[in-house]
Amino acid sequence: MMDLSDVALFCTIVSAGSLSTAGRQSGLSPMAVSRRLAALETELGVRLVHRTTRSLALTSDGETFLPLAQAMLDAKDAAVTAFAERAEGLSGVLKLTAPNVIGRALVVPVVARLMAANPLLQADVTLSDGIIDIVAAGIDVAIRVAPLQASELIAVKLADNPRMLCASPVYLKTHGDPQTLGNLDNHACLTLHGIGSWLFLHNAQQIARPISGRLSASSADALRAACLAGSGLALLTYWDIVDDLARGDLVEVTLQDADPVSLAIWAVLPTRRHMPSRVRSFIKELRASLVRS
Amino acid sequence: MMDLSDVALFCTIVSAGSLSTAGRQSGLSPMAVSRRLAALETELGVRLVHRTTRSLALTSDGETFLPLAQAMLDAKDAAVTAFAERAEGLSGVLKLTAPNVIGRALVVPVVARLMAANPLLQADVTLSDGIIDIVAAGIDVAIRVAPLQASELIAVKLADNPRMLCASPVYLKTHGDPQTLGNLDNHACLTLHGIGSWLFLHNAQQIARPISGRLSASSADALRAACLAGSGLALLTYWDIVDDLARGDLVEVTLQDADPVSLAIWAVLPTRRHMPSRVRSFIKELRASLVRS
DNA sequence: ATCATTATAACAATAAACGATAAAGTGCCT
DNA sequence: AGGCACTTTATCGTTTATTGTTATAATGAT
Repeated sequence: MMDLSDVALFCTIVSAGSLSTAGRQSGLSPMAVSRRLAALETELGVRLVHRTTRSLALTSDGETFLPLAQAMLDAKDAAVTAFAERAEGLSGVLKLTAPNVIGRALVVPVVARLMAANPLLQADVTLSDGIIDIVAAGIDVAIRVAPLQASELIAVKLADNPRMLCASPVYLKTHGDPQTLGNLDNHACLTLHGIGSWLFLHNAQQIARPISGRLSASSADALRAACLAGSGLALLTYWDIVDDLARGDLVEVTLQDADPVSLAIWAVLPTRRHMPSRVRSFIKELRASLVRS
Repeated sequence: MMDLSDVALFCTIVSAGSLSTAGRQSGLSPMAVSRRLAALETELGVRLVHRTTRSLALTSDGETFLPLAQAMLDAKDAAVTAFAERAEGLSGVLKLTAPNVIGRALVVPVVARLMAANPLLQADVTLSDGIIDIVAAGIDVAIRVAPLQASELIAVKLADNPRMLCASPVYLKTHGDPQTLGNLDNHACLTLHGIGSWLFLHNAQQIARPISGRLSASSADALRAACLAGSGLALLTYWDIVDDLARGDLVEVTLQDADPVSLAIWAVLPTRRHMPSRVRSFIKELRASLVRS
């Protein structure tokens, strides 16, 4: 059918710019290179490179074939490295970035588990709430709560991350449970700097409920701390507070007439041909740990 | 190196469940099948199938290799069909879905152009503002303005789609230009049903400006019509009104102290191994037509 | 237990690949 | 313009690998 060594040779020919040098790089005689290329061309039924004795030029067919050839070789490399990684675990450096809170609570434990299971795996974790150019930083995968900004990236949804109205039990005991959107005015609402309203789903329609409170903070982390301290109601995402909910340090407050608008957790990937298996395993593990219990 | 015919043979062996039947299907002698499989196994250095004389069983290595083998064959098929499609154009049925307004204004023209250039190409366009299960519907690509809901999908950002405050020239002549967020109260703001506020970026922070007006509508299309008719200010997305802006039927209204929060246009794809080239071409064309002029 | 079927080992026949030599062609330099 | 250095490829003889045939061990069903 088709020999991948011919395809690989085609790629080296293109990068070398000459059949002979490609042969020298691959340890083949110029004759052999010429024959292999001719075989590949008859196999495909098209002429891939227009060659004179002194210059090589990709034909338009060759141009279309080159990325496909590289995809084929990538698939093959993925296959052979899969076995090496099966034998001795994942390897390489897993470079990822995540928001502070979710990173600490969710991502780092998953990374730790993965590293324990794969002695050859290294990791490079950047926790940041800012937006990072993951292509420029050479990042394998970014975990995001907001959808991605930059183009030429790919986003995969990992799990829902519903926003929840929550408060500490102590606060609710002293101030009572809010029942409706209207009640919110009688409560201490903790907001992010510059956020003047909370988004709710009310009668299947999205509304922005204006919110005012005495305490506002610059990060979700600070907001959560204030909420734990009983300073009032906060609108936080589920995965930020899942541990607090489990311990009973925070409880969810549900309103009769509205639900907070939901968010989601995303994995943002650079558009590479094939994602390394360490990334694939990481996403799989993270997904598994995100099964809402 | 590695022969793809061996890889293909491995797949047929797995589906056939026997070396001999795989040989009969492929027109090879049982001996040849046995040898090729052995060659592939020594090539990979692992045993792919555990075989007795009467039964075959995939080893765990075989299980890991099978999807990779199919990926390799997919890559090869994509390569060979690429030439056929280069010769006689794209083929197959391009199934896509898009929101009503953007679909009419942007997507359908691109589809039409693609079909004119590719006589063998068929298309199946579903314009809908609702959320469609693109996997169940067998859709190749969905164009969305809001980020995707379902998991197990992949999103690619095509272009920014900034929201713009706009109005008809006649309206602005009679009512004047609003200069700041505060001015908005003196203007007729056209809103979607259930939307009580507009999101702005004010001092680098996102705020929800409460909005009230005498006219609200259920769709962006209706809102646009009202805006064209001079009924007031509307917050519409750039690609919904790009033609109106070009003709001068609508003009953008910029505020000194705030900018509307931007949206984006996304292509949502089912997580297939390889996207068909008709989809790749469509996305490329659509991206090209989305270069904001 | 027997039989039919299967996987594979051994060996011969065949086909394909390879290397060396040679020839033709092209760009560069003088 | 012409020679030179280098490259591509054709030819042919040899080597290598692959295929087919026959045969053998093994396994599940009857």
